[in-house]
Amino acid sequence: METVVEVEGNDEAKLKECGIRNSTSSLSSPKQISDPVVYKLVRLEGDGRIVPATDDELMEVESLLIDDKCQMHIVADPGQTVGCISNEGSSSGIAQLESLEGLLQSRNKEAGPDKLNARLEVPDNWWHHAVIFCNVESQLLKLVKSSFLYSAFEEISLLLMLRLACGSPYCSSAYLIVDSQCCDQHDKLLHIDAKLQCEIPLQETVPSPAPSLSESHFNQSGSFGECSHSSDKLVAGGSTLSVVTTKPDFSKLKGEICLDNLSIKELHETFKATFGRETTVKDKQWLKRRISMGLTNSCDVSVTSFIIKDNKLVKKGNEEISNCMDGSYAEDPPIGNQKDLPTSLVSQLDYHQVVPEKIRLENPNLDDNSGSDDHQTEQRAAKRVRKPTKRYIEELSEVESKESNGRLMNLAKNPEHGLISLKSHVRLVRNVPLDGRTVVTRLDSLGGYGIQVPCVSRVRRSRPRKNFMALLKFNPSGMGMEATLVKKSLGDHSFPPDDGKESRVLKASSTPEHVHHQKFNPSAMGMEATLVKKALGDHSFPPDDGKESRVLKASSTPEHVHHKFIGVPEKDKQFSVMSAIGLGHNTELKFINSSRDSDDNVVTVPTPKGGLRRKHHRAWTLSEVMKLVEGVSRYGAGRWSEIKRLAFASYSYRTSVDLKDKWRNLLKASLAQTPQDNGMNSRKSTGAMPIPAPILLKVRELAEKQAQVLPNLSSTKIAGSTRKNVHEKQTGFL
DNA sequence: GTTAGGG
DNA sequence: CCCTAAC
Repeated sequence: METVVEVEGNDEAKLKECGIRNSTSSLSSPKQISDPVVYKLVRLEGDGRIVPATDDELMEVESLLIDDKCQMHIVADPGQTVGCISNEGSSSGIAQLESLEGLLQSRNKEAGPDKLNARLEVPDNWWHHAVIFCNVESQLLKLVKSSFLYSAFEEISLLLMLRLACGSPYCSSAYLIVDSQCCDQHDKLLHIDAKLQCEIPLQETVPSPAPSLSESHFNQSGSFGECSHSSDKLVAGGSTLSVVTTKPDFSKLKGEICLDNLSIKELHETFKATFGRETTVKDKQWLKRRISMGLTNSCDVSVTSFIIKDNKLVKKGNEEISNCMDGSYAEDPPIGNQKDLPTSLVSQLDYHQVVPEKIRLENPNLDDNSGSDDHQTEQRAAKRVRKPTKRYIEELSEVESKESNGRLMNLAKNPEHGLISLKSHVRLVRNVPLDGRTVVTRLDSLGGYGIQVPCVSRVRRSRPRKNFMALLKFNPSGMGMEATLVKKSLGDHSFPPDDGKESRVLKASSTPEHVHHQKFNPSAMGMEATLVKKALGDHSFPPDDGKESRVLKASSTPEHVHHKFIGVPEKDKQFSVMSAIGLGHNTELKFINSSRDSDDNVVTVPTPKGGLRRKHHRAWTLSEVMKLVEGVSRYGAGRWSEIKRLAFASYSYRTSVDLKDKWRNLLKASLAQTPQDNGMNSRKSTGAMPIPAPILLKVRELAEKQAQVLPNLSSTKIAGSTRKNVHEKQTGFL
């Protein structure tokens, strides 16, 4: 079966159809290909035309590639000119692609400058993703277009990048073939007839310096011929595109897996087993989501006896209770349904983001889990419910906005879902209320470009972060001056008074997220802000009205890197990209410790390894631990401030939170250890002081005691009175 | 301001 | 240890 899909046209449905059809059928494939996802870099014009991405955009992708430490190949027909992405620049690539090891077949070698039809043969048993740069009325948007279910764009390994051109030197586009969740079982090939209109040299393809691509597989030659040659060698040398990926190994997923209980490391393993490749993502939530999605969508799973339920991968046989789950994830639907309700495959978390309202309305049963969730509340009564953090929401909404754009594309292209023209959709994009969440947009003026950013996700409502320093974790070599300046400013201005409340001023986190939503404190950070502003090209820095500059996002997540710095002038973009890369590689700036170092707890520690984590860590002594245990036994776990005041009065450096944390750790330790030996806590040689078993035992006892007492609601009164007593005692002391 | 929990 | 939502 051959399905021709036009990128330009109403292809979404087709793609989706194909994907689904083939995940449920078992068509044999002409070729075995392990890299099932195709990324295409195009720009969507306001009138709906799709034009190839510019070099600038490509560059971002390249930086992404670097960041992801992925290998990159350029493959081209020897006879054709090949755009070479090299250290020198990604520029002038006019590439016409002939073949790619049977993966791609360019059918229109002779295509005129107006049109290029590149026929791609790719396995259709895959998830389709497309990255689209969308330029709508000078509003540069980025879309992640997911034509098949949810697209978790972040974690993909880019394997391949091809550049196509249509004869015009101003025209090029990129096809990225990325390895992703490969369902290699039936590699039926799908033909994509990608019609690219290359007519308008919208932007001059100015040769632009590209970030170093030392890892990639091409030479730095300047001439096309050489490039072509080298890349040709690549192909001829038989280095097919398999490369990075290993196959998913579901044999590692034996029995029942509850993702919620897994550590990051375990999640990583599961991830690997699921997707056949490693990930470096540390975000548990993401990993869980990803894995469960991967599993849910994976034909490997669907053909095996596993199903996904409630964050668990369980054997079908074991699974009888079907409806009374806590409902984090939708059940794997009957196969037959898939075509009609593709989204039912999606985890519920994402379901609301993906499924158009209409579909949901028409299929209310899909909403089972979110509707009457009495059992949910039951389960949650035990623990305090934490709503997702703002950061999470923000990031989610960011992804969502991308998704929504993709969805809208779908809508526009799919007569079933919407009849409005693409154009109007694109224009409305973020003003469409999605699932009750109104996504508003505002137009930021960045670098002279209009960039539409979702307000809702960018506003930081609480106090501005103080860890702006993270912003300066730039490549030291490149950013020496800024670093120095900041240093200076730290020393001279000796930091904002800061209500005197916050003693730990130097909050520089190693986690990208922190940088991510950075906002400058206008009063204190004037200098730095100026600097960055300057670095950004002095282009109308957004007023410090509580909205932040989105340009300053920095993250090691490829996606983030990718989505950054659009609209930043070339020179600065270069810088920005470099910065991002620097971040991604844990380039760290050696901070000098704040001058307050001595007086209190403000110490920043450039950690030997991963990065820059300032901790004023004070190891817990045994006596402290004992005191804590005693305090807990006396006042009860949870009364941390009491314990702090009464038992730790002299330990000024131990906050109640510290106590709480320590107790938590003790608890963990005690639970982890007791089943086994009773010797000295046989933990790994963490360097941490081993906690004597007796203490752990006591911890355990206390914990059990607490556990027995607390669930009883009637005890709250007792607890209340005790607290009162404590308070009285306390006042007596004072 | 404290506490619970996630990271 | 840090952060932040919930209380």
